[in-house]
Amino acid sequence: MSDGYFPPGAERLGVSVDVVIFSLREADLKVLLIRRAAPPFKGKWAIPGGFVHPPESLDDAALRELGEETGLRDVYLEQLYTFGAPKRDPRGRVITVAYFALVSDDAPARAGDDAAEAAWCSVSALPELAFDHAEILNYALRRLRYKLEYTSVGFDLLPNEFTLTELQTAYEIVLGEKLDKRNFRRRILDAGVLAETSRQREGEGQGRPARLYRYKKNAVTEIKARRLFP
Amino acid sequence: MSDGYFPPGAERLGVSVDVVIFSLREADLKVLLIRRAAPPFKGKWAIPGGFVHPPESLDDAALRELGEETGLRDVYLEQLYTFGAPKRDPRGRVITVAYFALVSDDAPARAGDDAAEAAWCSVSALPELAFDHAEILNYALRRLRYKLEYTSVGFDLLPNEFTLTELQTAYEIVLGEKLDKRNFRRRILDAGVLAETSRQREGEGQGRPARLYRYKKNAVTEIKARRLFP
DNA sequence: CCAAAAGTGTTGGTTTTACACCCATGG
DNA sequence: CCATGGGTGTAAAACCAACACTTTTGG
Repeated sequence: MSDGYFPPGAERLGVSVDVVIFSLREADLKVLLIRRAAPPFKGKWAIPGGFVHPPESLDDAALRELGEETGLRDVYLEQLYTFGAPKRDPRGRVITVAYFALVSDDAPARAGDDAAEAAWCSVSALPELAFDHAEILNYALRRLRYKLEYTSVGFDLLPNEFTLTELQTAYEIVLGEKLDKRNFRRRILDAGVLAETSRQREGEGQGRPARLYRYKKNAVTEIKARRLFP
Repeated sequence: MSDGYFPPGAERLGVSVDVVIFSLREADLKVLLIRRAAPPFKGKWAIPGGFVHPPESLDDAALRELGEETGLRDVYLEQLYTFGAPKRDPRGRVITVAYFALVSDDAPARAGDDAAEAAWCSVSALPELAFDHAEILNYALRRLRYKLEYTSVGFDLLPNEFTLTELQTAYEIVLGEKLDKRNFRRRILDAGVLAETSRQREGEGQGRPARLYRYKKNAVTEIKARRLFP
């Protein structure tokens, strides 16, 4: 650190990133939690996270944490909010920059260094959490639901190719309400963000096979934000 | 700091807050800038901000900075985003939590400690800025415009009592487009967030005097976010 | 041929936009 | 009495919500 001018009164603080990782599994919205292997809050469940290393950006730190817990890199990741109450960490002054990530259900969960255990927990049955992580998680959930209505972030919860019914189910799980099939399809198709493939979902039990779609990345997402699912 | 467990690898970083303070003045959207009195970027214009003191929360630090520059406390203040590129501050590793504030045009601007000068600058004619402050300001402006369309944040740019034309003009300045008078009035009145006072704007030159309104604070702002001004 | 899931249009109600004239006051 | 800004309604278009049957496949 080249801090020739660093003001003497400017104390440095601990800075961590915490990543709320959402995924749809077993027809439920789940979040990846770890059981803390070290104090403070040893044995308690927590959102995965860790301290920012000096040479890396905040986004890089979040990506690193995400990689350590899931092995994934190419997922939706967005900065959420920075939490900085003075007593939020009993070790001293630590602020945390919270992120949220969306991964599809083929992502594994592996325990990182300071975790004894990692598990996907349903957001509707969360254990007691360390630090202010309950607040962070709540905030992330609100933001996810909000974004789902206005943007096309929903695709990031699904694998590359998916059927319209799978997409609708994803929306229904996250929003916690049933949607009308015909209106849903009209809307999503009219929005022009899906490309239809020539392939179909095969070998999925009974019924007529469904066409597979892909999300068009190029789709302009920031036109003049119109609500996608009112 | 009671850091019995503080991990040795966890280096601490400089943490600052920067507050983008918007105000409507001279029929233009302005932002409060200070001219830096000390290195780095001495003599360059910058967004007001400073280091977070260990015992204060981030919000408190932002309020403190706001108070130092404007003497105000009771204004709209919202956390924006945290910027943390490794080289954003030449002194070393400093991340900054950016806030944005809205003040009405009776707010003064006074130079704080580390400012040689403070001035309200039109967002359409900004000088070159220190650090990554141009990026921060851009981000704040996008967020302000966005919020104005969806929420009732616009009232915070006006004094306590205002006429509908003043409110409409505020929206037009920030959004940078003309709005239809009848549709504007219908929308804002139907939204039920205004209380009409029995008073009128007096002594304002010519024409019929306009009724004064107040913003109803209690108004539920988070119903099911419907766009206020499409 | 039966069960299961995919796929597909229409209508009525609501919301949004575009648009032009009369009113109250001060000089 | 005129100039200035305040205040008001309506009609056409776009959008949204509700709703049920036919198609394709596997067993």
